[in-house]
Amino acid sequence: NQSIMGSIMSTDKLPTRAENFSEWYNQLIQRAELADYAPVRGCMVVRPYGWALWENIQSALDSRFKKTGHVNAAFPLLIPMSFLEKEKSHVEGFSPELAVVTVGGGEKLEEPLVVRPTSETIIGYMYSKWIKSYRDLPVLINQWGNVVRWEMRTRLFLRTLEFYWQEGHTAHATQAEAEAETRRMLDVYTDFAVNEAALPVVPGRKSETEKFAGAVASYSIEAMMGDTKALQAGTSHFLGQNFAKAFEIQYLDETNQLQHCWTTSWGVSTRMIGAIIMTHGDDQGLVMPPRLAPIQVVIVPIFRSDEEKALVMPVVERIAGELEGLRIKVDDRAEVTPGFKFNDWELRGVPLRMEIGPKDVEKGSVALARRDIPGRDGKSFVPQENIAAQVKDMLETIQTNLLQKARSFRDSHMVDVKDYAALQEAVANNWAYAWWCGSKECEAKVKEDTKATTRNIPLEQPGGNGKCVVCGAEAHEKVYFARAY
RNA sequence: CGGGGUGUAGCGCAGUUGGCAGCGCACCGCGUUUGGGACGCGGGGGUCGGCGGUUCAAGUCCGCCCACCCCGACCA
Repeated sequence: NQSIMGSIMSTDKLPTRAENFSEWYNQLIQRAELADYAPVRGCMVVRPYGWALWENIQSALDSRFKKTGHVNAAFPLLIPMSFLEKEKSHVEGFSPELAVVTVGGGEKLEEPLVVRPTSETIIGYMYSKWIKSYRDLPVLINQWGNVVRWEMRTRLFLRTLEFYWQEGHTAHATQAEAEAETRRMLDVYTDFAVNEAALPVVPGRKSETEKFAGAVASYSIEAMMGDTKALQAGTSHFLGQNFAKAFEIQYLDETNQLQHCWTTSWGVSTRMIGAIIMTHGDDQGLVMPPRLAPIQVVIVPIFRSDEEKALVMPVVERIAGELEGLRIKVDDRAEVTPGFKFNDWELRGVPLRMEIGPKDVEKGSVALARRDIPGRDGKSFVPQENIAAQVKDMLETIQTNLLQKARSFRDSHMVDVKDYAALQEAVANNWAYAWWCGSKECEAKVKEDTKATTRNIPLEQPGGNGKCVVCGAEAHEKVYFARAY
């Protein structure tokens, strides 16, 4: 209800994560100016600070895509309705959540157009025109864009009617090559999540019930949020020949035989921003990982008079100049006090704050406050000499520390469960790691009893066999069960 | 779609028995402030969700509609 919202623009403290995690999340996004609600239900406006974060995510991913041989292209937003119907499980999976255009230019359309919920179909159609020979393969295309899915319950960044993402679509001559591509991109996502976003994700294979509509196999990276719930932060799908057959994506091989291609698709969305917020954020607000932070260092000048200002500002400007190459901001607002600025930039998650005042000018020092260590412990005074190197080192330290903190939080909330009672107890506040026979029935029972679903079957397996935690049957894989967003 | 709730200034809310539309924050101006969320004085801002009804008079009473939020089933 609305009374719980509190006064969003005021200087009131955020609700704590322990009090109300979901309210903490919603208010934080708005107060930090990452995003705002649009006039249409379930739609969001990504504000400049949020978009700057997304741009940094995009460039870190995009360079990895380019390094692995992919190129970017753009496919249309509108897709003929009939395209969705060509792949049976695909249409079954997506039809309840389609936005459909039935009128154009004042005329009822001959065939309704759907606003893309994902682009396998339109891209499959185009690939069938472009691919004729084994010499045309592989096709490795990515697109950055937006899609629309008419979700029933929405949350900023995690699940909105429209969201931004990238979707890679590749076509290959052989099954092995397509499977390798699927796994390669999962590795790319894992590398990005761990090394850029400081998210210690678990890469693994989705269960049959959790996999993508139309895929032969789906893989995901799963992240643990600050309330221990799981968030699927990226997916990579092996589509087999399902879409190639539906869209007749065929090529002639070296022996002049007509063959269907093997295709993949993979995506990461603005949901990643939700993962960063809920993994690193604390009761003071956001904590941005330095490598992705829109602002890495904020400099707050401090002075009480025009004389002090004249003393301080030249030093601020000189040091700002020395930090060239880093993403910095000098907060020279005259209308708010330094104390207000400290809280403001902590709310916005800037990893490092530098204070420069008359005492620093006198002593040749600056004050540095680390966002990842709240309070006095995170504050230090360092000499102005060689400031750029010191700042860079500290940003690296913060990046490493965030990953470590997230990893130890995650590890302390993973429980190896041996029996069903232990599983039921564990999933209230943890991820349960257990042997699973792989049956839909056992998965469904856990979901019904506990609301926890299988997250994924981690690529890293202990080996050997065990007994299914639900039914006791022979099991040869371990899986994570968890409540998820 | 089922269950529950809320609509009054940008945000959060009050508005009594039907009788001048208010408060806090935010915003604008001036001044004093500024090393952990400053203060004083002055100001601007309203289709009370919409339509209809009752009444001398409706934010308030009645009817219908709409929107949004929360809880479930679906999902990157």
